[in-house]
Amino acid sequence: MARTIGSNGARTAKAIRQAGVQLIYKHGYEAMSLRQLASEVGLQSGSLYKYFENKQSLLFDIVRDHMEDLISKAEEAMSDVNGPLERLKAFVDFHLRYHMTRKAHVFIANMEIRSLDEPHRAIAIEMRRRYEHMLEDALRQGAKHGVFKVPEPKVSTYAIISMLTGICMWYRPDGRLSQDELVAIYTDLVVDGVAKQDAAEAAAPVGRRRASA
Amino acid sequence: MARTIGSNGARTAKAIRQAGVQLIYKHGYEAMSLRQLASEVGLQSGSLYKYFENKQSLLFDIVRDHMEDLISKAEEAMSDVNGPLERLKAFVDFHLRYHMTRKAHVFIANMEIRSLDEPHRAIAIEMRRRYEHMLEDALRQGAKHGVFKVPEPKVSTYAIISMLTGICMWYRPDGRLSQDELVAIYTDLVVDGVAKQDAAEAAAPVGRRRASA
DNA sequence: TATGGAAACAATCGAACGTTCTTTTTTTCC
DNA sequence: GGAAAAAAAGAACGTTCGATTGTTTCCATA
Repeated sequence: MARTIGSNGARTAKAIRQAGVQLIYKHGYEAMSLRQLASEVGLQSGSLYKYFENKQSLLFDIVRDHMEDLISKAEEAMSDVNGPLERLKAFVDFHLRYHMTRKAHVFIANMEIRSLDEPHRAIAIEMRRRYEHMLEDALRQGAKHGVFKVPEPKVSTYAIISMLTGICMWYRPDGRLSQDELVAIYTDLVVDGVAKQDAAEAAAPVGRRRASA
Repeated sequence: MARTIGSNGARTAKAIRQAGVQLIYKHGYEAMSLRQLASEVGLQSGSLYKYFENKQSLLFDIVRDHMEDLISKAEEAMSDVNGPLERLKAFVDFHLRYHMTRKAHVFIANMEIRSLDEPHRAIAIEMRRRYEHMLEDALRQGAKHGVFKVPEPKVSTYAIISMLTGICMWYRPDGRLSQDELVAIYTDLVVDGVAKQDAAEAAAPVGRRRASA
């Protein structure tokens, strides 16, 4: 046997990518074997090399494509939003929803950076830094305008992003709470955490959604 | 050659454990080879089996011992603290400092649970659940007494713990900010995020440390 | 000072790893 | 319909893996 009936390069490439993401998400990059990946898409392991240079570049392709998608979609989501508080809320909203729907990709991009060889690792870290700066800039702007109380924008940035990203560790689409409800809860947590309390409410009323239950 | 001069079982066991933690932290459990570990402590790989049953049980021993240590130290840190707000602050303080000083252990316990076979994984998850409940209980108490605004204590618990744990991704002991400064920043973020704003200040004044810089 | 146990070496196992290469089959296109 | 290109099979490679076993050396102690 050799070429399979109905085989198609583009379709196989997509299947490999998807299966690769799922396997790395489940078992980790190092723990995923190419034989495992091959059998998942119905190939022999050697045949995978039609589709990537080596295992390492498969990982990097996944990470790079994801980071580019993340950044461009975030820029799009915030492009028309003005004012630090609104930009902060837009970031929280976008980040949460993106992470709820792309758990596997996000997990890989965050956890498998250490499995990247140089210079791939440096490139991925730089992309992450660019993304983080979108939140950090909003915090700095808010502090400058006296709306936020953030003595250390860098620390707050890391803290907030960690908090939001953590949702992908437990969120399930069929869970009790809807995406909208979760976004509301997290937004309250973040906004109240950084807003200057005497001024925030007056400056731009933050909906105190759902006081209980 | 066979037994080395000055060799001592207890000392070797400790060295294996420490090197194991560092190697798993750096490269991940699956990526760490026993030959690597053995050479780190100056042994042949076969000799390691005097000190553990197999690679899997080495990981579980590390995770279990760490979780037991985490829980007992947390209980100790909060044993004399009364009132939801004070208990929340005590938890934040403890969790941050513990994670700043035990980065490797914490990282392993969080990230390598998926590398544990059953029933080890279930045991580790149950221990983590017990720990999380310490924070969740404080939040529920505060909500019941009208001090906190937490519509979903479970969600807030996950959110806060994610935020706090994230510090081990970037904290360096020789960094610009001291442990005390970082604890103060995070405490402000968390407390302001969950406190019922009109009541919190009056009920128990939260130090608004360092308004800027 | 002889002896039993502790500590580590050294050699080896079969399996699995990432990767390369050649061959075979299917599809596409002129 | 025949040739070129695409897609995949399949065999083999040198390594490395976790694990096992038998042996040698050191040390405490009686």
